[in-house]
Amino acid sequence: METTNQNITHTRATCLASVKAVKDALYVLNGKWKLPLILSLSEGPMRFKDIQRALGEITPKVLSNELRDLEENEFVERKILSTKPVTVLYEMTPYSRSLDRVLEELRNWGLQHRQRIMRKSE
Amino acid sequence: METTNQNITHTRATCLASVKAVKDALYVLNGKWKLPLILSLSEGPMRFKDIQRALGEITPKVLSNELRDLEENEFVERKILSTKPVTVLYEMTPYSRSLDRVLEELRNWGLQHRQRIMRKSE
DNA sequence: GATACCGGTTTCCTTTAGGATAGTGCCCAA
DNA sequence: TTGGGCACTATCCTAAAGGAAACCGGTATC
Repeated sequence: METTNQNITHTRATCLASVKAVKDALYVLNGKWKLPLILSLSEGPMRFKDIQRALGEITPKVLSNELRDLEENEFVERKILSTKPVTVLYEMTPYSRSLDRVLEELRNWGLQHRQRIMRKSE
Repeated sequence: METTNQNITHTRATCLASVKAVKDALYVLNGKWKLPLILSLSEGPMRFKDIQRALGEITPKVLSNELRDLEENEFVERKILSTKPVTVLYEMTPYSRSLDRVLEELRNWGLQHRQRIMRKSE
């Protein structure tokens, strides 16, 4: 059947494109910390130590690396305020706002996944 | 101000919970291949070699490991059909359907991210 | 009988992520 | 002046992720 074949071809092609898109996304968002870090900035700018606390035991070296990486990819902006002792603030860029929906879905999924795991372990 | 403090506290707390939820999610979905693999099964069951082709040069060892892992976490079911030569099919479970929205958002983001990168490299 | 595809496994290896620990320069408060 | 917080950097190290290559038994095809 022509229709069926076309449909199969169509879904095959779009499926491959989708797989590629997800791989593209993961390429920049990989690792344990990037998404949680971006999320933690979504309520407003934060300082280094505060991010560290919010993420729960990330070492300063790793955090520093992640921040640098995110800065290079324009997800995060580093701002230095000339206060009494200088204050360094990390802030989301408009571009990282484009991740809001991804983070929202991931958060929701994480919440229900934890519940499922809890239920199973009883 | 009390209201302000309460608001801050509230968003702090929910923010921490959200960070935790995202970390929970990433804990099971980590790595280069799991999400693309689940996505590639979303159009229907696939055989080992077909998945391999769909993901674009994943080695059989790695694919085998990922499938085993996803099976243990109940994202994927392995079905053996007793055809002339046996056919092995990998299929999404109902539970992995709960990732549909996450995958959809990640795919959309990946698509627009690629466009952005393309635009910038011109 | 040779070749090829399927569904993997085995072995070996390199790279990377990520953590532990220590230390730096600066400022402030007691 | 001693102790502590901030914002990091530097060094070292391990474990895990992931890839390359070879191989395996079974079946089908030419």
